[in-house]
Amino acid sequence: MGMSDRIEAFITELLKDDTDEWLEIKRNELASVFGCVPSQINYVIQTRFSPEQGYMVESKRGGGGCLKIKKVHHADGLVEHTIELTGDSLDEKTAKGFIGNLLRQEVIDDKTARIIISAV
Amino acid sequence: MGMSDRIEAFITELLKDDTDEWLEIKRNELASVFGCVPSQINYVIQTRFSPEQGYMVESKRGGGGCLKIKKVHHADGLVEHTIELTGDSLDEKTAKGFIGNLLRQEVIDDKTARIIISAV
DNA sequence: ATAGTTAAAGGTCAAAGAAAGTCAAAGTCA
DNA sequence: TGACTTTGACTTTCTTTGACCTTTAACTAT
Repeated sequence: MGMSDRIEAFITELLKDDTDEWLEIKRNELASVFGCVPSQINYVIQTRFSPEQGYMVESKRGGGGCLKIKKVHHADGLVEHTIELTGDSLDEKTAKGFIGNLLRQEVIDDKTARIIISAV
Repeated sequence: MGMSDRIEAFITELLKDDTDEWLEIKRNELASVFGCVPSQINYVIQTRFSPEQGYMVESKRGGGGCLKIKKVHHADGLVEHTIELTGDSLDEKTAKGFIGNLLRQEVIDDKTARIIISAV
């Protein structure tokens, strides 16, 4: 079992306790606990805790920054469904509709929604 | 949790009591309570109590000056609703209409309205 | 009272510091 | 050999700090 697998197992374990809450971890701390470089934590998250695998991840940089992970039990595949509905492009109004939808179902939070909207 | 987060939490707590009233705080006092420089209070306000996040802030300088913060409860998603109505573009007249609306419902204050109008 | 002065607020801005993110090269392992 | 991992230099974002600026209430001298 490699480094990444052990880190994954560790995080999974932590997530078991924090049922339904955001698990907060410090990237640098975790890295030094496992004796690896910080960016390896990103690798683990990208490969094992992606949305496809049912996780939401948020993060904040700068002083006091951290990573937040949450297991999401979305009332079945709303995100996937949304992605499917979305072809290669969509107009602003439709996009806002979708975002509003995801927001209402709490698949994404308020802040995320605002970020997406401004990106759109 | 960093300094700014703690200051934010503190203010949020105070705001809970002062329902619907202006919360008055002394910038320097608050700064010394938390052991930080005064300008950090401005940082917290700019980043956590902006109009976008649903707050109004006013201040007065000079002797006996202070900061005043108020949570604004916009009568349900008026801003969101406005955004929805707004497509990719809108003409000046319509824009003014919307702004007048938000102003009347006290979602934004007079000064803000004037700023937006001049920006438009 | 009135004008002028002082000191007590709050405001601005940019630099320094603290996390996390990115990306590509190098390493491993089946 | 090809996919998955590990590393680390460099980037971006958020926070903290401090020097300097502006505004205005309070005070003072006439």
